[in-house]
Amino acid sequence: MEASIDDILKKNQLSVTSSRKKILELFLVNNGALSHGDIEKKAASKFDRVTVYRTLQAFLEKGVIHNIPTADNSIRYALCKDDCSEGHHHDNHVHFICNNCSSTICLDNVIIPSIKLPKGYTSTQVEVVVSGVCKECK
Amino acid sequence: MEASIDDILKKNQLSVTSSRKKILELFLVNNGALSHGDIEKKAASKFDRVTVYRTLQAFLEKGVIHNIPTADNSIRYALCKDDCSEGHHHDNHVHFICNNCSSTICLDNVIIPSIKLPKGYTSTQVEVVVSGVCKECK
DNA sequence: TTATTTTTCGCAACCTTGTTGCAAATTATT
DNA sequence: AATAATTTGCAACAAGGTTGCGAAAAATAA
Repeated sequence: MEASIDDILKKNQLSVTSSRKKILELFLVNNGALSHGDIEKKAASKFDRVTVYRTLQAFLEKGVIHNIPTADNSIRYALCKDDCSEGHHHDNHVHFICNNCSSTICLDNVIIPSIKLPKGYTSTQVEVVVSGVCKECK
Repeated sequence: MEASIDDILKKNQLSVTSSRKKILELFLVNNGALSHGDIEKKAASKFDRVTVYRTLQAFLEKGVIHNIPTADNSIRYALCKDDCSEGHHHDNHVHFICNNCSSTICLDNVIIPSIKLPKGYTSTQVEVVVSGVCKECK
């Protein structure tokens, strides 16, 4: 397990440091989305606040994580699937936010139906955020 | 025109003040979404920053405006259509963000297709944010 | 392995964004 | 016009996020 974390970092041209390993591990263990606050709570005792910000930014730039738009505009990040990395995020997946436990989940298998826009509009990306009750809380 | 602004405020049980009139007017003139920053830039010389916040909050509570989730998590507000007001926003419309001019538009006429969630998930709200190029910029 | 270069970290300081309490001013009500 | 109820602006604060820079840690070269 240790090795695979290092590999992910190297594959994305990120130098391997203890803070990056730790934060990446948090994403792998917690298989939902994390807010900056979540990460700070779980790892901030070990790292500076600024380091967490910079690490997330580096992960974003390299396509390791992506951010999720939420109705309350709190920023959340989630791991990208493998095909995310090469510059162009495929990003066309559904995000689900549970109103009860407020966990955020990427539903990669849910297909987004095509949306018919009015004349003159061109779409390059579609973000769908569904809120409701997740299967753990039902 | 002046009269109609007053009417909208009264209809929504908001006392008519100069700041509310001015901010509501901004939304009416600018028929897209506005961020708090936009409003501050356009009206802050006249009003205190806090007043803008409280006005937007009041508008939100009364259902005059609603907020829009964006990919970069900047908060944007847009006027609600008439059927928004009664507590339950209908909210099921598509928001479009132009990558070029970065204006945000409510596409009220675009129908959101129903999305099939995995077993165990219940949906109460679906937000769709499409980004691309708007008809002005194409 | 050691030396050198490059990158990252942590600290402090700062900026932006948003909130709260309270007295003064403005609206609504009578 | 007088009173009651809201709203405003100020100041002060809190949270969230950024920047510069020397110290520390990684990566690279020798």
